[in-house]
Amino acid sequence: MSSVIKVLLAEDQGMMRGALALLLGLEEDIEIVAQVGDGDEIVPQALAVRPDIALLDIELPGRSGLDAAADLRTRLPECRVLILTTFGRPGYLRRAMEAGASGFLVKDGPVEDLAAAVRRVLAGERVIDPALAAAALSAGPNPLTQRERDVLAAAVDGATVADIAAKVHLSPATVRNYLSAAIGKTGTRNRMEAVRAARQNGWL
Amino acid sequence: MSSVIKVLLAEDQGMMRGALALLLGLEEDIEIVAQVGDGDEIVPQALAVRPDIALLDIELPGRSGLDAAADLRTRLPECRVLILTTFGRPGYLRRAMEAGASGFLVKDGPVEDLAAAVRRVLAGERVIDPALAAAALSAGPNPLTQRERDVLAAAVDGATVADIAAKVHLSPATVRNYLSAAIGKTGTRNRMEAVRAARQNGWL
DNA sequence: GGCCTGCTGTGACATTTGTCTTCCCATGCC
DNA sequence: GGCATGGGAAGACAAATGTCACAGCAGGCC
Repeated sequence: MSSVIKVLLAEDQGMMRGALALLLGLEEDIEIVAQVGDGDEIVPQALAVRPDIALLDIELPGRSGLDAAADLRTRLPECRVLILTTFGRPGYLRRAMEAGASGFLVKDGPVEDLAAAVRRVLAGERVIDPALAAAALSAGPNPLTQRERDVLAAAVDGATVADIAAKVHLSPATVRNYLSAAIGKTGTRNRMEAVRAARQNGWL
Repeated sequence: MSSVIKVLLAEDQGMMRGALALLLGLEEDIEIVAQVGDGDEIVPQALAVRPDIALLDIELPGRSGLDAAADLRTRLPECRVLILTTFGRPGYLRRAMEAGASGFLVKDGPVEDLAAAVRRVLAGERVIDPALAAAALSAGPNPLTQRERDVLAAAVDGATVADIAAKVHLSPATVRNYLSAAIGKTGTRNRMEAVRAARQNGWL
């Protein structure tokens, strides 16, 4: 391995971002060429600096890291994507794979894993926690339809049926139907539990 | 300053904990003498290694970092406490001060702040983000009574009135009364919004 | 063409939730 | 003693929520 690995790092928490950048910078074969704290900056920055690998958090201000990953796949196909997230949710992993990510790492693990994962991804490997992969397979695909997700997502902060109806441009009666369907499919008793369950599985 | 600053680090996210430990370890005058990922281990570890300062996250498995801080105040008074948290919630800051913390840092800021804050706390200063202090003062104290907090906390995951009543050993009618009071005091429209608001302010 | 699925909408119904008023009882304060 | 305060509880009522059955319409599949 002769040349240095160029890394783009997207992470919203300043202290985490700075710490990871410093740590990876200590490795001789790794160089951080861009740091962003907002999902909307990922693609423009990547196009500007052309990194070998993008290290993306999922939950960011602006666009989600998963959306950005899908975009990078088409706009900068030579750039690998390694998702780095707090939550090892089955649905997240599934969506990451569909978005063309080469790896999926949870922030719970030891720091040493990170540089190792970067190198393995660059070597062409797929890096995925085996336990998480098993969970994603056993959990099955997302049972919620697009509309059900929309409505449930609009219900997160305690919005009333009328609020949700206005937000998604549907009749209040229809909103209640979708909520009822989502509650049924998630096996829960009310929308609050349904939201919890959907979040837990990475279905939103 | 002749001797080295001994630091105990409590943080649940493995990667964050490792990264912070490595970073602080790079400073010549700082040594990490203990790392814990569980709130229940803070006090025992502190008593064992007797650090000069404890760097505590608030939201941990086991005991909250705030509870541990209050305990350290009495069990190991010579140990300063610096709270390091994701969420700059007014209620958290207030409770941290009441628990005898010497500083309150949010994880959003740059990493350089951390070592600086540690040194300043050890020098006897109080380290608090001025904007956050202002917010905490303007927000006023927690308006919720103990019971209202209990009931609201039991309502977080979509529990029904009956569930909550069973959990806190109250009559369902009383639970509804408290929920109504909490909704009124938070200026919200339903329990879901009330829970959000209370969380936001660090009142739970 | 038939069949299924998904999206949108209604109306009716039972249940849950939120609000208000009232009550009892203990505590503490003057 | 007199009196406010706060926790706990009940009942009554209106509003919101969850369920169900049904219906029209589009698209995809065999």
